Amino acid sequence: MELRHLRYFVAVAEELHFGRAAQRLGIRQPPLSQQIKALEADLGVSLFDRDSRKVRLTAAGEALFPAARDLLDAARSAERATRRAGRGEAGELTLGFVGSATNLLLPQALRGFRQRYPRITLRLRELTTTQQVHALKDGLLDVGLLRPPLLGAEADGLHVQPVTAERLVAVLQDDHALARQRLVAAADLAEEPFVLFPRALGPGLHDQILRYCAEAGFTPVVAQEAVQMQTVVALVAGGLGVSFVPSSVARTRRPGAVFRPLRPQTRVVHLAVAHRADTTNPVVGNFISAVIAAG
Amino acid sequence: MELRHLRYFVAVAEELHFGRAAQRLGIRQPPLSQQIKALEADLGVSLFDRDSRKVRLTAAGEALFPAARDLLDAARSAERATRRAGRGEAGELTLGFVGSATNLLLPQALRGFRQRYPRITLRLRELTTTQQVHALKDGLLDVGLLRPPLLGAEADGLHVQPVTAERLVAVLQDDHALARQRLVAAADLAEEPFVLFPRALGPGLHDQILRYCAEAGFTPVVAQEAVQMQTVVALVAGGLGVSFVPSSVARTRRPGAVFRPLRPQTRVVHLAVAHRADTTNPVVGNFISAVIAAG
DNA sequence: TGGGATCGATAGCTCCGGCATATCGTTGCC
DNA sequence: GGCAACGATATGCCGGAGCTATCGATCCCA
Repeated sequence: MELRHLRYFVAVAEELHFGRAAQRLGIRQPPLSQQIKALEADLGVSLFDRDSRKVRLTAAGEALFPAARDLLDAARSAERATRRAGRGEAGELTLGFVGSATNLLLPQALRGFRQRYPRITLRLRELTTTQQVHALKDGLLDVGLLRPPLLGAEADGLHVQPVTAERLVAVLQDDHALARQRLVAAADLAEEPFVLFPRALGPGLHDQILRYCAEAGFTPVVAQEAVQMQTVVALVAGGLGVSFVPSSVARTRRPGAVFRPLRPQTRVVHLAVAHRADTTNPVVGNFISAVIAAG
Repeated sequence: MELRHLRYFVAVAEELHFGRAAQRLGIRQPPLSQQIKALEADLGVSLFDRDSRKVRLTAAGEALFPAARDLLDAARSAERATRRAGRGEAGELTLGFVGSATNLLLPQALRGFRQRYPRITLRLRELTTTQQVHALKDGLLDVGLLRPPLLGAEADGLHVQPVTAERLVAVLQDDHALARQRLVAAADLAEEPFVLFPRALGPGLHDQILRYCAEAGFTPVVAQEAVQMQTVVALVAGGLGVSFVPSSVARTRRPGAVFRPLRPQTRVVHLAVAHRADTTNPVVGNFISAVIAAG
């Protein structure tokens, strides 16, 4: 049995007239009669009672009719769904993101994407940069929003594309002596205890910070570690030390902490979208476009 | 798109290996590759990522895979259901029956039929013989259990087949003078008021009763009409008259009424199964076999 | 590092079958 | 009784589904 047989059968069952059904199908009447006959032979059942005057469904035909319609409908909708999936308009996307992307980039990107592609089911996972790198390579994640740079082998097999660019700023307790200055000189922080995220969470950015300190002539003493940028700020506000965070983190004000531009300026730090270089999932491309539009 | 494409697609998606999938399908690998390619072209979407080393589903392929399986399952079950319907093992049957068939024949026939053909949905309608004749001709009924004979034009286009044979017996109030006799002579009832069903409900049987009375030398005076045989017996028990009923009615004893064989014996009366002569519904034949087995 | 093995794609051929036209046989109707 | 309507049948053509042979790429291993 093929869908052709069902298409022909449904046409005849609806018209109850071979000639008109054939016309509707864009074929001639004899091949239609043949195909119906072939279907009947295949099923071992006669589907129509027909004499030269009228055509009627048999009991078996009555049984097949609704089932055949449903099958054809289901086939059509499967086709549509597949095409949509092929255009990246339907399906699923598992997205990783670092906590600091939730300030601005992630909500804007999600808003744009959901509006344009409402049929995509999004699964969101807050993960560190390092976790995202592994999850991307393991196929657990389709796209990651992370903090480059990725070190050496980390980037193998991944496409990483920067989306935002910002500088690091200093975070100080609000009653800190340096908080009265408009800018903070990095060298002035040499003796301060630091609050920083563990290197393992994002070695690229971590190294970049240490390098910056080194250029300012000191090695920061990490008094306290924290995973989230928000936590870093909270700990600074609590008097546990000072820190550097991307300037976008300063957008969410927190009592007890102040943000100050650094002198010299740090190199720009990015948020980037990453995905496997060998992905063919068109949803990935569509999502990345949305992120770039939001960035 | 044809079911063939889906069958091939599912095989490849399950095996993730064109060679093995082709083997499972009983064809060679090149035509399988061709058909998959044709399906992809038809859908305008690529379904597999494949190099000469490994085969993977694309996002579109992931979308199609479960839908294709479901479609193939649905097609198989539609085939089975159609074949069953063709053998009269599935579908619906609308059955008419006269009240007096419920004594013995109907329950036995239903038990046997439901056991053998559990997938048939039965719709039961208690109707008089005349109503069944019309409903059969109008296609509202597939089969009728009725009381022949059918008069002249009534039988046109119908097949009627007797199932049971019995004699009429007299029904008397239990304190009736004649109730003390083992047999009742018809002529002795000449002056009695009769309880009978209206002629319109079953003219054949009605005429047969009147003819029997005429042969016994009288014309019964109908003092009371009743539609159901059970009601006839109840009215007789209530003292409204005497009557004749098929002997099977005597199986359900009713206080106040007694049943006595008649002399001379009446001609046999039947319960019969009737259906349109032009029906092709195999369920009808199966049901009739069950009725005959029960009769 | 090169040769063999594996695997999907391609080329070229065959043949079945789906569709075409022409015609038949039956039935209902004026 | 002749015509019109309709499905079935006869016959031929052509596309395409499947075959064999082969290619090209990749992986493995000595």
